[in-house]
Amino acid sequence: MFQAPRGTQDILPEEQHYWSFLQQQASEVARLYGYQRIDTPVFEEAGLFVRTVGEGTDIVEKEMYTFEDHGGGQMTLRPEGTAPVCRAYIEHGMASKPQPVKLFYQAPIFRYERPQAGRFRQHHQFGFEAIGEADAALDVEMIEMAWRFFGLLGLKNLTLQINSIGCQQCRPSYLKHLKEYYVPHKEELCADCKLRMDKNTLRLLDCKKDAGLPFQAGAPRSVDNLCPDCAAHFEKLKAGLTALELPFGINTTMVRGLDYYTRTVFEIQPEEERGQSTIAGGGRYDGLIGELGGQPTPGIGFATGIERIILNLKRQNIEIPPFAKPRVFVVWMGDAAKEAAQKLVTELRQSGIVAMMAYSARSLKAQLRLADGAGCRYAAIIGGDELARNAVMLRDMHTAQQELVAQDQLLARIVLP
RNA sequence: GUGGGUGUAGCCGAGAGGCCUAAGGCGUCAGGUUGUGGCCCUGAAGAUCGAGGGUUCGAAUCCCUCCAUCCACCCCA
Repeated sequence: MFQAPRGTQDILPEEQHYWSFLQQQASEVARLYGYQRIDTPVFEEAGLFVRTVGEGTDIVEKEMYTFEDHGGGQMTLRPEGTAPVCRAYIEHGMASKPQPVKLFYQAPIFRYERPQAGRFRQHHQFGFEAIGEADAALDVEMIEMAWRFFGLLGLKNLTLQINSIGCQQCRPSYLKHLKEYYVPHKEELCADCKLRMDKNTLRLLDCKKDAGLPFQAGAPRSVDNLCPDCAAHFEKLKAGLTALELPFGINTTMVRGLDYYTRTVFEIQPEEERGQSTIAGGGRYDGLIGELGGQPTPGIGFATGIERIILNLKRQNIEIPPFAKPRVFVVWMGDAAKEAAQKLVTELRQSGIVAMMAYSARSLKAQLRLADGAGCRYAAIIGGDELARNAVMLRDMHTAQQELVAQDQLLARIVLP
């Protein structure tokens, strides 16, 4: 038997109302804040991600689905959404549009990871990117937008954490400083951290394994080593969030797993922290467009995992609007009535009424059971008598009242609630 | 990639080497007289007991490998 590949899943009909609801809400948020939809290919040249996400990162090192196509090119299934959007921004000359250019997407994301609850090899993200504006007011708006989105969905007990990890100017000296701090403690660090010292110094900060070590608390913090511009930016961000009364926490050990981030980084997660809990994460990437060969252009964005949102909606027992039920089930008895029934459902559908019928012969009882099971408001029964009079016996499934209705009157009778 | 738990019909789940030609519930289908649903009753279909190998006279039950899933780590959405 074939199974869906590890870490992937079918989105069954019973789940679709969640997806549909989230798409609507995301589109509404995008509309309110002026974001336009963009769709980029499912795969890109591998180099796009290696260059931007960073060679030392887990994503590039061990999680990318990379393959060689028939032309010999190295292609990678999109492991994150920001780099492709930035590639498109450059490729289509969006720098000549009014800035910032605000784009959003819904896209499948592929990472070769070990699956767990809330973590898959193929998952889906909504992402929002605003490119071409460096002011912290945009950072504030973006974080507020993310917060608003979850509020619209009805998710409660979320926490917002922010941090600033500096820019191309101040980061190198900070990293040097950080490394110098850890060198004397090298032997006490875990095996991973010994490697991180050279390859990914920032990550030393949020190592869970070494979190308890006494010298960790005294490690130099990026927020204390910002250049004047970055420091000012961070102050404006905090002031802006405070002015909007967004309850944020500063997490000085939060770094992100992608190299392109600068200055502002943030994450939103449920208070009751379990395993894979982060539902949104993002930050500023002022060097990314330049890294890809465009004119130096600032940008900021975040992405949110759709499967994790649904997981949390379920955990919090939040009701999602179900799809509309069919309006009417046309019940028939006998071949002549069957023909009339098929004609009738066709006409009803042409008028926008959701109508259904049985295709093969079933007892009246069985057909009514089907109507009930499907949640139909009405059953329209056509037997010999009704057929002879061009009528149907219209049964209200809620009240169990029924009356004879001419077939040409049926639409008018059931169209209203 | 590391460590641990789990895997019985579409779903939930009993079952702990021979009483298993595998219980029960949900769901599906058909009936409960002649044209009427939701409750109730009856019946039917549906399982190579995750896959493959092994131990044994005998395996759903024990062992091994693989696959999947869940939890923790790692990382992230």
